[in-house]
Amino acid sequence: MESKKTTIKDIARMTGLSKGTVDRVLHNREGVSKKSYAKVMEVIKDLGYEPNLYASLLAQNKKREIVVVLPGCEKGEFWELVEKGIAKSQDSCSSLGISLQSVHYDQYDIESFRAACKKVLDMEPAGVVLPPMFKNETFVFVDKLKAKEIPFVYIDSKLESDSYLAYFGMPIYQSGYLCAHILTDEQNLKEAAIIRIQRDKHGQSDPTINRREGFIDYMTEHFPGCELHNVFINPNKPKEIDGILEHFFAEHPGVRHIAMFNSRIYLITSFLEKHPEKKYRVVGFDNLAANIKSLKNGTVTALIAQRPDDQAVKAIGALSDLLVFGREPSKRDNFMPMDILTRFNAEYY
Amino acid sequence: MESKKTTIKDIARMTGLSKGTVDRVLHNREGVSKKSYAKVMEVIKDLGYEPNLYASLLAQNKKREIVVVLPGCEKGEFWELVEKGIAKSQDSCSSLGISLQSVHYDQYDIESFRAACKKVLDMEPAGVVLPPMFKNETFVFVDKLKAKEIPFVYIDSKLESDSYLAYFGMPIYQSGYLCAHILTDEQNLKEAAIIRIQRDKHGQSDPTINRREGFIDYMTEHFPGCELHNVFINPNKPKEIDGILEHFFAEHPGVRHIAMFNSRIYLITSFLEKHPEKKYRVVGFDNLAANIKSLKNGTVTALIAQRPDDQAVKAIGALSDLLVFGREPSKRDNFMPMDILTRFNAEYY
DNA sequence: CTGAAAGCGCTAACAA
DNA sequence: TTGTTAGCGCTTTCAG
Repeated sequence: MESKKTTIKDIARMTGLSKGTVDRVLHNREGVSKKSYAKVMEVIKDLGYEPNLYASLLAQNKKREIVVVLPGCEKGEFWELVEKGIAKSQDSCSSLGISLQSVHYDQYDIESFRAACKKVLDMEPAGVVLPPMFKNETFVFVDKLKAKEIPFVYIDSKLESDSYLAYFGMPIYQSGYLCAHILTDEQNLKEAAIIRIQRDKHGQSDPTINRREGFIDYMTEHFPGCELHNVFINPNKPKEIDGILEHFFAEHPGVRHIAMFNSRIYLITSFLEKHPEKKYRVVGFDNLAANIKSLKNGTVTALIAQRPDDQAVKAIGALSDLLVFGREPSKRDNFMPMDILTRFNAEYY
Repeated sequence: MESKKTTIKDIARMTGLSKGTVDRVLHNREGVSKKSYAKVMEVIKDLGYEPNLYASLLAQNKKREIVVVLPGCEKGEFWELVEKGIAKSQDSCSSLGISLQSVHYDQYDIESFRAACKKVLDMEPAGVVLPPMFKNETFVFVDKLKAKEIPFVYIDSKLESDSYLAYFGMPIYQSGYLCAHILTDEQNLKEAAIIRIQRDKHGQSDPTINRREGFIDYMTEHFPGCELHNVFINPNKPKEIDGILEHFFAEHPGVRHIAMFNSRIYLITSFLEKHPEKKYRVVGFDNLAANIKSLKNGTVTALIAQRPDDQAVKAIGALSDLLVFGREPSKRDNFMPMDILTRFNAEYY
């Protein structure tokens, strides 16, 4: 039968000091005699005092702001899943006196990213969450954050440096490795196709490079004889895609295995649906609504998903832990599970 | 630029009423004139008032208790994973003024379960979480809970009735279906083995029955010609297991596919490891440490896991939502994702 | 039906 | 170096 929790009042009474002094030692504030300090510490040990966080928050009555810097996106695109995580975090944040803001930019326009960074710096937030889309610009940005002592957390992928507070994302290389494992299902393959996005990139970092490496390494290790074809499509010219694929697969009738390393496997499902008899084995990434649809109707064999919403939730959580409790994350690099979705388990995610 | 949050004080001022009255309408307490009620409601709408939960909790200064009734277990067994979820919930609960208790019983001893139930009832908890291990006894127990108006949440599996607050668990039938899908990988099969536990059950409900149904249905729908062998082993006589399996597989050399519907696939890995050349395809359930080990070394092909820790976390969350916020769960039956673990993604779970 | 006032546990500004 | 005091936003008596 544990009686009521002990409070600073109890400690004050027990030590013969005042609440004020107890508070001072609790927070390691200066201006406390060694004697008083020791006395308070002892009683704390004895009674097993635990502060009432919310009374503390109430009394502090502080407002802070965390901002998430993200590519803006259309409905159904990858970043929308991250937005969901932000939405989920609103509640717990606001009860901790933290407000959550998103700042968006155009992922294909580096200038818009620069503008977004400037805006964020002007907001003087207490913490920042971001995926490092433009490598060099991100370095510039986080250096400024560091100078202002604003902690930041990477999601989705990370840039090596010692200044980030934490990272939450998929183990990217391994996700490519896993992709190959699922695609081949340990059956020996002679050929496989990798569908790639043809994009002009203006200094963007491309996380799918790592993933592709993982994939290729798996193939080289397990099926060294397997020939990997790269097929390029352009998402901005959707009407051309089917033609490109028809052409490729006509020329390579032996190819029955298809992988794609970004979230846009939905771009090729129109083609796939025209050739059900081919029974292509198709593995893609990320649980976008359009991808899930094709998974369920059997066009896509499997998707590897990475819980982008959880990434956001945890990134924000790491920051609020730091801001409110002063608690550093226990791990800097936090790899999310890679969920394997098939038509028979997709609907439960 | 949003100014500070609006508080009941603001509302009191705006309506010309007192904080007390505002509080009364906020909580639908009786004794408020229609006029005052309407006035307050209007201002609330206008200003978009949101209560400060923690100020409220602070003022209420109430203590409540949630108890989880679970089979006690050895290290490495299934229920230990649930315990982890309970541990995870401790923090958030205690900050909401809720204390969490576990009460254990012997899952093979119905008397111990009865005793546990009695103990729980004597504790007069504010809420209860439990897996329905003994069907009839559970009905008896939850009836008593209902009589005392103590809300309860099922985890792991559920019993049909209208009195449970919520259920968090795997979609059990579908997990069997999924298991068959993974086991066959859409390759036509002639034979497969189902390894089953031979147990004297004393009124225990067996959730694997449903799972087996799902499995069998998948097989009947997709590979009607496939012969399914049942092989029984006894976990209490581990030394016999290898012999039984040797015998069975000697007699059925065509069987290369093995499924098991409970969490104890680790029981057969000793046998499997003796026959790596057979390349058995083996699918089991649950991310026990021993199972994961065999997954990683390639003995087991895949595991289907159900996040038992999350089940506990969410069950407890549903209860605290009710107790603290008065919020009913948005869904009663909550199916957890079925995670497909392979040797290449297991370590990230 | 309503208002006033005390207090939840903690913080912070001001005195001493 | 320490104590006192006035809140933070809300609940809960107790009067009226």
